[in-house]
Amino acid sequence: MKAKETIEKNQSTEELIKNAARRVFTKKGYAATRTRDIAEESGFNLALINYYFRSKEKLFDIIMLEHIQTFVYSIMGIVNDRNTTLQEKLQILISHYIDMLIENPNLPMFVLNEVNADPQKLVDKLGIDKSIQEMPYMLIQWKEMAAKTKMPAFNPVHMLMNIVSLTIFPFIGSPMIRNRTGIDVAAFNILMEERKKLIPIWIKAIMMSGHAEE
Amino acid sequence: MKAKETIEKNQSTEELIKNAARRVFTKKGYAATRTRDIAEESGFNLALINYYFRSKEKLFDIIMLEHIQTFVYSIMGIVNDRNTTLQEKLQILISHYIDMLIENPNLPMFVLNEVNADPQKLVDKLGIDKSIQEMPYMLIQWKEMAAKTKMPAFNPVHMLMNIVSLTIFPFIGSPMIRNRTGIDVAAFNILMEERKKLIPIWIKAIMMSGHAEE
DNA sequence: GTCTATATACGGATAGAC
DNA sequence: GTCTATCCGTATATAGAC
Repeated sequence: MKAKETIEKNQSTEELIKNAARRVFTKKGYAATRTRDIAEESGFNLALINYYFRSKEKLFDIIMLEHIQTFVYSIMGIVNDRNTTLQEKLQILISHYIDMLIENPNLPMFVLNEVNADPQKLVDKLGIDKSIQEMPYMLIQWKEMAAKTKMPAFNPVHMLMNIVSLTIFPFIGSPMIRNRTGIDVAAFNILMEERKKLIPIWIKAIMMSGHAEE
Repeated sequence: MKAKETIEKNQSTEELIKNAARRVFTKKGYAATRTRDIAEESGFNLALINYYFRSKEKLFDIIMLEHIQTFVYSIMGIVNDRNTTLQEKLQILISHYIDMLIENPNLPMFVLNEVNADPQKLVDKLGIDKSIQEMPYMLIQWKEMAAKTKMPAFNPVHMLMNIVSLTIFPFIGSPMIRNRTGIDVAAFNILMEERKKLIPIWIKAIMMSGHAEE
């Protein structure tokens, strides 16, 4: 897709260290990462990390915040788009996430891990809160649709869980899935590409299944 | 059978330390756990941990192995049962997992994390391999069913991912879900109880959706 | 800005008293 | 078996040379 090795070219030392930190933190998590790992990965000396970022934790918080933004804010535009239907949003959203996850397969594990470690930090330290409070347009469309089709309207939380589960979990389980099934990363990614088309169909099927149940 | 009266009652020091270690490791993971945390949680001194278990890592491996067994081997009987239909297996399996996960909500994150950290360890050190190699009876039933109904037979890997995703992911995402939706653990668990009935219905709907797609 | 050398703290493990 | 005291490697962070 992208010619991505023009990148490491004219970057400042600060950028290079941050990029190294991103790679190491994202892969190993906060506790298992040593500042020495980051130094080595960046090609610079250990002392530079503190020179630019004061401490391991401050550097981590920067990476963490960026990841949360990638994870959460990147979809705000999609779910609030007035010009797409619900089904279109679903397709775009899932496709967007799967692309992003193929690029950054360790991201979900990282984010969930650190949220797990300290759920309050999200709110306190990183200021994730205000802009996600109002109801996204997507949910409004959903409720309209449920009312119109006299669908038994599952708890929206269930549906949200279903979409997120089907999209993200395979990446979280990837090492185990590959370990057990023997498929490699390339084959795994092909499966994920397939899911871009399949998940929206499945979600629709799940929504319709309420009828049978009633 | 015996009730659970002997909980923290007549257990040996070794047991008590192991139980404390299980709680701490499962919650925080290997790297973020200090042997001092385990000592404190157990009520005993730090030195006792090494007296009984030689090292942090050896203790960890014991906990890890137990968890893997809970996670994997506990379902062997279910998926290989000759006397239940595919749909029954699905219901039993999902219900079994959700019960287990309500009891041990941190377990999936823990297992996936450590597998992620070192996928090879599963095979090398813990000897997880032989008994999971032959095709489970459940998969045979599945293929028969797919052939009989002329269903377009998704890649079984997709269906496995779907079942596992819908069942396990909500627990992995629980802290974030609760943080964003504001529901508490009790309300969350009620949702999970609902999913015992819903997921098998949804899976069936997903399998049927192949027809529409063709 | 970037390095080497070092101070300081922390965590795993052990010695030895009881 | 269980404790206190301590050792020692490792990791973060800083001082100071260049």
